[in-house]
Formats: sequence, structure tokens, C-alpha cells
Amino acid sequence: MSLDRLDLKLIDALAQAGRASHVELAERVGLSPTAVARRQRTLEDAGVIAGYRAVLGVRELGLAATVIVRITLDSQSEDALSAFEAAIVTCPSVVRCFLMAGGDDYLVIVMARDIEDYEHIHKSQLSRLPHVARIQSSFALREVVDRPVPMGATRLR
Amino acid sequence: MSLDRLDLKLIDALAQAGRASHVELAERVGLSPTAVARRQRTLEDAGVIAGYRAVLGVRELGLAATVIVRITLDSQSEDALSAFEAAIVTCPSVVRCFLMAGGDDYLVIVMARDIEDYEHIHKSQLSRLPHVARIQSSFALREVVDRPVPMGATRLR
DNA sequence: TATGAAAGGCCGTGAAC
DNA sequence: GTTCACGGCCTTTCATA
Repeated sequence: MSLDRLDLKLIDALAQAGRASHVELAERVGLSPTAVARRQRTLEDAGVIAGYRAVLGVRELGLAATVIVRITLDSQSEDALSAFEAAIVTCPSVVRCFLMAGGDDYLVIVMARDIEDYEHIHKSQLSRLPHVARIQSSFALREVVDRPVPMGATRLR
Repeated sequence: MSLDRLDLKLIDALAQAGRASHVELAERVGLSPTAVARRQRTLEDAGVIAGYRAVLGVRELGLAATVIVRITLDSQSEDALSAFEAAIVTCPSVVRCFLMAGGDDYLVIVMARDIEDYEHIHKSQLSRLPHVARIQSSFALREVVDRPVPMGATRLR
């Protein structure tokens, strides 16, 4: 799918104000509401826009501790990876998980209420995952940047 | 602010379908559209709901490379941290940045089109940041989990 | 204090151009 | 892509538990 300048403006607008009305979006993009709706629909169908989310105030929700966890497996077999991944998607406290290149380890981001809560998550969720050889936890003190997508998204293509 | 069971259901609904109408949300929550709109407004005002975002298809946008970057500074002074942070928020390709505990380093998540694109970002953006002593890049092969908030959010309080 | 029902205005949707 | 018209949704008000 090819994206023109108006598509990119619309994407940017929706990435910042995901609940904006078509009229509002039309003003930002410089198009009629109908045209905006059509383009939005097309982008959704193409998967360029995968969905919409409310952004939650983690502080207000009592989630003060973000923990970066590096998990190394005891095996590099396909089965071990599959079993681990099938298990970690069911961990409620895990918000992100990447399979990393160069070594069979995963980078996992966990959100907890506090350090004590993380200790519990570590014992009850992370250490029970299959094929885990080592777990290294690093605490984040502060989040400096949190963007849905690169700022340069409007210059991607 | 105290959240009851209905608030948490509403938060969950909006975290999954951020653009759902009040009527739709009312059905999920089990309330009238009017009550839903009121509670939603209250949650927004309290900062529990900080905003709404479109979730973009990174593959469809041509952003195939997610890079986890660990950046160590040459100084632990307040000024050095401030200068670094003020600079990194202007890096277009940086989507997340955490100040980590136990050592003066940052964990940065960068999204690029491909490895070649990342090489350019590394040279033109990351290596020019102030007070940078070391940059360690790890490539993510695959994203296994990506959630806005812990699944257990409905049992937070 | 918070909910639910009804009225009015705005928005989202489709057809025609 | 725009205009226009219609149906539905969002919003406000108000009575109620």
C-alpha cells in the first residue's frame, strides 16, 4: 500500500488523538470528513492502523515500577522457544517481550506496583516459565520518552 | 481516586478498543451510555486515562527493525543527565527511553526501517548525544508480547 | 451521589456528482 | 474529493432511588 502525504498526516493525527472525531481530523488534515473516514477505513483494512488504545496513567493506576528483565533460556531449540513464548504471553504483568538476536535471550518489560510486588511477580510468574536458565532484573527509575511510533513516521516513504 | 469494578471494566474496554462508541462500551460494561460517558470523563480528568492512540502496524509502515540500545554516559552529574535527556527527546527514531537504576545508563528503544537505516540513525542521532561514553545495540528478532498495560489491571486495587 | 430516560444537536455514513 | 441528506450517536437536562 502506498501512502501519500495526507495519509501520513492522518496517521500522525490518530497516533496523537486516537479518539478524535472525523470532523476534527478533517480540520487537521485539510480534507472533508467523508474523505477522512474513507482513508481511515482503508488504512485500518490494510493494517497500517492496527487498532486503538486508551493510554493509561501508570502512576494513577498504582503501577510505579517498570522493570527491564533479561531472560536467558537453557536451550536454543525451536521447541524451547515455542514453549517459553506460549507461556510468557499468559503472564499478566508482562507488557512487552522481544526475542533478541545474538544469543537466545528475551528482553521483557514488566510493570509492577512496587519492588515488593515485583518480587512476587518474579517468583510466581517469571521463574516458573519453561526453559529459563537466568533472569536479570534492572529497575527503571524514570521514563524519559514514550512514543507510539517514531516522530519521523511522516517521512517514512 | 478510588476505582470500582465498573471503572476497571471500562478502562479495560478502552484499553482494547480505544475508539469504541459509548453505546458499545455501555454494553460491555453493563451500564447506560450516559453513565459510561460520565465515568469516562471522570477518569480522563483524573489522569487515569491519559489519552488515546492509534496502534500502528510497524510492518506495514516499513519499520521492520526494533533495536534495544544501552547507552552509558561519561558522567553521573545532574547536568549531564539533563543534557542527555533534553537531547534524546528530540531524536525522531527513539520511541522509548528509560533511565535505569544501578549505574548511569539508559535503555533506549529505537525503531528503524532496517539495519542499514539503523546504522544511519546510530551515526546521525545516537552518537551525537551529549555525554555518551558507550553505545551497545541489540537487535530484536521478533516481538512476542505488546500490551498497553498489565493484563491484571482489573485487579489492581 | 450516581443512575437512567428523553430531547436536541452534532457526527458518522452512504449516494450522487 | 466534495456535497448533501438521513440515521444514529453524543450530550445535556431532569427525575429518581
